Amino acid sequence: MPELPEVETVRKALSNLIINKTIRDIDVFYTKIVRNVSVEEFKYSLENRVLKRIDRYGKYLIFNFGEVSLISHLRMEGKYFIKNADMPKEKHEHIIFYFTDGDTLRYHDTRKFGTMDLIPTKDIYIDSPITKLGFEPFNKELTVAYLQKRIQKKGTAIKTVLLDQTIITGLGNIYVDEVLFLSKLNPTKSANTITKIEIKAVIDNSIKVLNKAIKLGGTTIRSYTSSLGVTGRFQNELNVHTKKDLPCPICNTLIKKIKVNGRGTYYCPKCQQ
DNA sequence: GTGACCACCTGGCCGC
DNA sequence: TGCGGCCAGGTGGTCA
Repeated sequence: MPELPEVETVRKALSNLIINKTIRDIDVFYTKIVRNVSVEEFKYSLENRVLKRIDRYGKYLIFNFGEVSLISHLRMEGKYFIKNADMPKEKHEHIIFYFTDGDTLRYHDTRKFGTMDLIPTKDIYIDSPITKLGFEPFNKELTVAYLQKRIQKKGTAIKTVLLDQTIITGLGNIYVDEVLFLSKLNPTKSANTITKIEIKAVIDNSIKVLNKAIKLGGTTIRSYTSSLGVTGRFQNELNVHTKKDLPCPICNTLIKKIKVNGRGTYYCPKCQQ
């Protein structure tokens, strides 16, 4: 499932391939992916526009077409492929953007969870899905004081809080498990009992884990593989996630798998007490 | 404001 | 072999 590093990998790959291309036509085969406007408006607003650049905030991709931007969330299994227009449509390709040069950008999503919103570019940070998001771990405004203030009334598990994108954006199930392992925090510990030192460790380790994952192209795991021939290598660096019943890399205690708020959660019962 | 739960969706896996 | 049921999980909505 794409988290911040995977989305950044996709952003870089797409930027190298489709910037400055002009959209000639769009086919939408599964209309629910387009959320905030009708399919007709979606097509009308984007056709004949030139893709200026691709940005990212948290797990969202922002395709900037000048006056309007397309905000895309890949959710569980969304992927983009670039193919020639004469290639046949494959199963699970739900939206196809046709460029004037004969290439196409194809949105592929096995589970149809992904979303696209069309937003006036001037409103991206005022009125869009991005508006609600918290700071990315790299943001200097994500301080110990900020995080302490946001979690001091949270009686839920620290893992649940770190998955809340309105507090910190970019961490998903895989990386939260890794961050908590490096921070020696039990994923079920109540967020409002976390000390300042532990909060500092969470922030530092979030930056460390995400930077390393971005450098390695993200994580290729389970059903999710990246598009465009890009395969992440961070799965080789995982300490606990998917390591149930395997020895902890630090103390050799067997890694446990539990559920935290319905999410599969891996941790070392000795290192993360 | 907070927390718990559910829906969305399909492929893979497991047990019968 | 075929079938049914469960699981995976990010986000948004609903309800208490």
